[in-house]
Amino acid sequence: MDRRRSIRAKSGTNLGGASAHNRRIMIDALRVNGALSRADLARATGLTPQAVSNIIEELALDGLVRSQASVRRGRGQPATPYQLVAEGAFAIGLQIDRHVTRTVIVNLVGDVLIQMEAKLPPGGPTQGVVVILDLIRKARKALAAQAPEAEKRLVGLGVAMPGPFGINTLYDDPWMMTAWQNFPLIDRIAEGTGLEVALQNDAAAAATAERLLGAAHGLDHAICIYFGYGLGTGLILNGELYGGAHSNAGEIGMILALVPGDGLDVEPLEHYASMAALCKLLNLDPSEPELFGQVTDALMHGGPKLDEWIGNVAQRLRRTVQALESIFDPQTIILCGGAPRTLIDRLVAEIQPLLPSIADRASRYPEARLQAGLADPWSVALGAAAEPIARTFDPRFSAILKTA
Amino acid sequence: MDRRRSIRAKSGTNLGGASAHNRRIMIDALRVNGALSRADLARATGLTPQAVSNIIEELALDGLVRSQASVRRGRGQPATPYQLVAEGAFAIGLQIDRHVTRTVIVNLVGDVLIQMEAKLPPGGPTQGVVVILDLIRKARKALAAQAPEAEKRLVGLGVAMPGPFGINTLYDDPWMMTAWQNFPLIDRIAEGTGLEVALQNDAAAAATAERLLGAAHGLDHAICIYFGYGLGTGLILNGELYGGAHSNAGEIGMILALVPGDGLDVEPLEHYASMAALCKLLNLDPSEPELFGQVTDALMHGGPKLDEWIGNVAQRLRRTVQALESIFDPQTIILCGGAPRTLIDRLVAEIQPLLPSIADRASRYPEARLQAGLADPWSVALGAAAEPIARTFDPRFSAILKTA
DNA sequence: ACAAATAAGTCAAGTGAATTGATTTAATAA
DNA sequence: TTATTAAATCAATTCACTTGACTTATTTGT
Repeated sequence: MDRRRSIRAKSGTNLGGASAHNRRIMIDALRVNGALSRADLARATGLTPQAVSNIIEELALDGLVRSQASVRRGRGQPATPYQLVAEGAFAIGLQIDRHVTRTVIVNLVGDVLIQMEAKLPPGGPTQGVVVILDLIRKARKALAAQAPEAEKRLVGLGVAMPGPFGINTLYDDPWMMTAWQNFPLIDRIAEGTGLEVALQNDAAAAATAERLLGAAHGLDHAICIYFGYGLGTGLILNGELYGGAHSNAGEIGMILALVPGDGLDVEPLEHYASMAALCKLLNLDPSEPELFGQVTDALMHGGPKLDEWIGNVAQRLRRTVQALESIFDPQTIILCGGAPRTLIDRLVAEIQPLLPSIADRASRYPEARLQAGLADPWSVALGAAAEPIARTFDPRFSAILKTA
Repeated sequence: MDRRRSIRAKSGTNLGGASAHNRRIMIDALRVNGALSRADLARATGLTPQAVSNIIEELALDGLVRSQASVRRGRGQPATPYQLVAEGAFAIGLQIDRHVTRTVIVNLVGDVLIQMEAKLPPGGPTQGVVVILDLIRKARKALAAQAPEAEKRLVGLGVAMPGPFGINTLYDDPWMMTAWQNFPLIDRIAEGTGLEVALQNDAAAAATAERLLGAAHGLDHAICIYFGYGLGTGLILNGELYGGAHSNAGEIGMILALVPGDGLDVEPLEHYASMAALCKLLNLDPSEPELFGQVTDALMHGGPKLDEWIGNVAQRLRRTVQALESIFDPQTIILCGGAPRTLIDRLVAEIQPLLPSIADRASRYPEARLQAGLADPWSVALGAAAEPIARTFDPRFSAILKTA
């Protein structure tokens, strides 16, 4: 028996922590609002103009912000707005999907500089990691050719892959990537690249992408339904991605829903509502590179089987949207995915009219209750890349932490 | 057109903010872990022993912590543990229900000192506020008689009432308290009492109570299903109560669920699963003071109608629990409520066995997936009282805020 | 054209909570 | 009896933010 209990407590903070927090606040404010003057920042953050001035000066020295031409805004001295420097930081995103892996390198403002993909060999993670590390090496080489300074400013590597993590297989499911999920992937990639590596599930990554440069930009409460090979959600709560106790929050594909008309039988939602289900229905090969085009073709062509499926999925998602609104009271819900734009748009249209819910308020904010988000095979990799940037520059991650 | 856009940014922080944060960290650590020595606190918070020493000294001076007898723990100088002083702070909780209002006064550690209720006149809020203010006045008088120092240490008043707030009535519902929800209640109570007043819905208050001294004590990720007159949830995410964009998060009673066997008809969950539904079924008067006893009697007695209802509700809640687990990945789910203990326990039992979900992991944490929480007509008022204490002493509320 | 008003931004000194490093106190272990 | 370990304090230092006075640049009003 050990005398010393393990003590649960949050971290204290100090001057350095406060300072780091304030720097991140500034960067976040510039990201959300575009260019702002020092005076603007002082008003918005509640800090004194002097403090803001010092911080901005330092950020400029670090190459993270840059002044624009001064603008006259009525009386008084003209303001000098500052904007983020796109080349101030870079990050790598890596998506590991069932059959392919994609990598993306973005800069501080989310521009995609490099974009590469590779087929994953069927041998599982042991062989897969070799392919992955090779792909990352190539991407970094391409980056170096394009922006020689960038390598020094790489802040990390984000990995996104299908969840859930650390779970006993619930139902026998060829889509789940059990071997990958039990492999020490992060350590191996960190070793192989020398970068800080973090892992999240694909829906969370898609939500991060929406927040950085999609429909959730600047929103603090948004739910992103990720319609891809599986079905999940990325939860943006209080301006932060919520992961739950074990980083598996948002796995709505695993919700057991009643099968209509079939008594009390239940089935996981993603058995209907997912690209995997659609591929099965249309007899398409999910590893086919031209999959998106094939699906789009099928949608144009139509057909009773497809129409029935869409109606079925839309009806289920309609109730899902209503449930998510009731549970989260968000500003908006975004349907995005690793699925063709045509399909996402069709689904958003078919889900209408939405069911009544608490989101149906008179003083409705500008955002629609449900909107389409990014629909692109690259959006997960993009979101994965956004994660290290968020970690490095997002105030939420640091407010409570000491800076050693 | 106004030139100056409204700028969205988080607040900066300064020395005072860091200091306030650290004070709250200490109090929070003592609340969760019981008595701790300064050295323990230093290790747990990451602050230096010196910093902790100073903070604890100040807290002791403020009458918020008190030293215990020193304890020998092996080699080295014996440690002096510090504990929270129960009389260090007081708060008032107020529950406004359909037919009654209840008030409770608690101290810093959540002991109930005063407990009073009054019937609400049917005339709506205009007359109701008079009753409420009178009830609070009486409660404060009783407190003054019992603890003369307490009045000076009142940190605020929390109000809990059924939500949702600011919504157009969705379905015609005699249980909704529209008149109350559109009344400037907080302002009137703040005026009448001279205290800081905050409003939350009853499920959120129940969750706060669970966190302060119930099954969610010390947990950072827990979902409290509140089974009362209506049905709702209090969401404890990252150790903090989550309210959503408009403080209406958690309204699961409004989720439209399929009516089994009836094609695609949907109905709000709380039309089945709530005390209101049960009262309707058993022809009981919900305003009856002896309601809990009556329900308990009925449960003992049994009967096919009641058994069917319980089975029905349990089956729905079973799926609800599975859905909440999939969505939130919490440490535990707690079924609590403004309902008799007998009913809550019966439901928890009937909901078993739980459906498979991501919470069904091999390395299951000590908490059960589903457990019974507080079941007591006073728990909402208690939670309402806990809110001002949390606001005043919980680190989360202040980490980001300046202290003027 | 000139003063007054307004706003952005800087300078220089002051503040205060935490850190650093040395020291004291009190127990167990050898 | 001495060494070791741990809790807690003392005194000096640090550093990011605040304070208050000041400079600069523009518009407004006469």
